[in-house]
Amino acid sequence: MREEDYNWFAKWEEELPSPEELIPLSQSLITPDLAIAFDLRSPNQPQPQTTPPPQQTNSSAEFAVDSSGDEPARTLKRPRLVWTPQLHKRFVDAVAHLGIKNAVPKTIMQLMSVDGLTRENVASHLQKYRLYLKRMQSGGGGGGNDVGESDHLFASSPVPTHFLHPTARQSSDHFVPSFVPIASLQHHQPQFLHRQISAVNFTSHANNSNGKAMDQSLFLARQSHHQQQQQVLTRSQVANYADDLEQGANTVLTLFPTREN
DNA sequence: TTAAGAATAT
DNA sequence: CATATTCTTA
Repeated sequence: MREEDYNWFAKWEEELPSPEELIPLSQSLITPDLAIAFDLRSPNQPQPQTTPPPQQTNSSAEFAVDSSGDEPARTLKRPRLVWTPQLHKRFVDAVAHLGIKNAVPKTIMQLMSVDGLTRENVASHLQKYRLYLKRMQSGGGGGGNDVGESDHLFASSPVPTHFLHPTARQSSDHFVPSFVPIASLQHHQPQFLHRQISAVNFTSHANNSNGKAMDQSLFLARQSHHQQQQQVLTRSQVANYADDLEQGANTVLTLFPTREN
């Protein structure tokens, strides 16, 4: 077998998690608070391979019990957000149903209703996504152009057709407010009810100190398996937003591009 | 080394 | 808000 053969195969293998692993969105989403808890190293947690303890980046100092009280530090440095295929899908859905017109970072963020997600997160992602779309219509039409070399993430979620051509069609407001962007309601919401799903996904991927880093996609694919250890700690709280996700948030996310005009 | 995400600048 | 550039980090 040639090297190329191995290459694409390896990529294939790493790229596509089985549908079973792809579906349970709830499992790959950890709340910041929970992750914080992990960072604080609970005494009873084996945490096999996916634990990169405390680096210098976000030391526990920042997360240390904020004496300010209940406000979970909104101005704190959040860990680098990882755009999982699931999150990206939510993003795409939001944009698709907002229409290009209303698809601005702020509204997208609100519609996604992902706790912990900032406008900057969305803006940055949107910027790259637009570049990706531009790439698609440029190189995609010419024929055998495999644009899927880099943009693994974007390729993971199908691009709604109307993203590609400037057919000013759904520009008018046909967006359906059949749901309420709960994110916009979480002003003075203390502790309950305001958590949709949490996006902060700590990429503590196994990193061999010698420079061999495990592929992130692989990590994502296998993450659900590692959850087991974490669940002992997070089960109750996971249930909180998992329930929210599968029932409440699901309706929020029910919006789908099934609308072909 | 590459690439994703964030920061920053225009 | 969009986009371009640069920086950091996984």
